[in-house]
Amino acid sequence: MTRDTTTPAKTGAGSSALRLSAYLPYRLSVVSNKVSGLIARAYQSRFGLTIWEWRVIAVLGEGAPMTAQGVCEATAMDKVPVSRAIRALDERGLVRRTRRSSDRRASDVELTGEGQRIYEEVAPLAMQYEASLLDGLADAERERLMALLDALEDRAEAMASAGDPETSPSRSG
Amino acid sequence: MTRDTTTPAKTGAGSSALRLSAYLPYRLSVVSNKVSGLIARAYQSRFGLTIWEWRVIAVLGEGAPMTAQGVCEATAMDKVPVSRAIRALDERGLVRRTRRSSDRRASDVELTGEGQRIYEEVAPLAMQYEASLLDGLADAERERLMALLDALEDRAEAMASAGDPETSPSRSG
DNA sequence: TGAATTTAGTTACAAATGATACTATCTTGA
DNA sequence: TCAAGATAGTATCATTTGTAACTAAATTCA
Repeated sequence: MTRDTTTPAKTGAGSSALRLSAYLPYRLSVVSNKVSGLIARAYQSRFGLTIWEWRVIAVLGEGAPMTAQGVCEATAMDKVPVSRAIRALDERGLVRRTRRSSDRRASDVELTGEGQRIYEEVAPLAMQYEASLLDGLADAERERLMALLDALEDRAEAMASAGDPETSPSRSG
Repeated sequence: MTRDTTTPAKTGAGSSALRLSAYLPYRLSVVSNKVSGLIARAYQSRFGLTIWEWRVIAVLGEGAPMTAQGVCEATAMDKVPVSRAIRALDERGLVRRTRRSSDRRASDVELTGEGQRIYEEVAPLAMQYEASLLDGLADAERERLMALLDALEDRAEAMASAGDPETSPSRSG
């Protein structure tokens, strides 16, 4: 293990030297890849589902039919992977598409009985994976983690629309 | 914004229904992708560097020459992307490879003067991005976040080698 | 010694992904 | 009512990425 996120490089005012092993975007990427890989392998080997197919099932599992557009919003996925996932699920008979009469460009997508069955099997498994990952953390810490992730996402979105990062970000002068 | 990570679905003993918007692996993936995308665009547009090339530069920037194998370990990257990144950097004249006399399969890789110059320009920028992302968080929270990421990585690795998640993970029976 | 195995790094090929363009349908406004 | 956009969803193509096979060099051990 060559990870060292605790040793301060020169903890003082402002950040100091760059060490990849303690660099947040890098750490986030590595951890996310490991977790995603773990989950992806589980879904793939047991149900033949990709992460994207699984996400679509997860939102449809709540019950209400939804257009592809709705799925995009609920999953933060682009419309292309959503389209591909829905088609694959349709071909496997896990979802059903019904063209809307009011707007014939759009279709309502919903789980079939078989899709529902898979959802009911895979959802608890997903929860178990999450529980195992969070094992040892108090509820408060879990919430703290989620809040931190939310904050990071918000900052990233703000920075994406703003352009370059500020040298003195908190000073609003 | 269709994100809801705070509303408890049924906070009690054990986890309850699955909501994608509060599902840790999903959140981790979304946040990581947004952060990575932000950084990737910055490096690509300013320096024409991919994330992988940038990571290689980051570890070589510490000064000591390193084999590709060493870079793999330091960056948690697979040897194939490392090989590709080093070749691209070599072609751009940002790194230099010298075949080892002791083991002629391996080469020591180090930054050229030009590579060093880019490192010195891009490293502070990287730190600024991180600082902006963490803006508003106290030092203690930053450390807490890093520690949580470490813990998640450890659990994910443990689970990957162990196989399926346990139903009652903390009971060691 | 030298055959069998391991390791460093690269190459080649297949699968996944993303950007763009496209079709069909709907909406708007003259 | 019809031309000019806008939108839902799909298809196409180029790039990226991952897996596996490969080459060359080193190591092991009979």
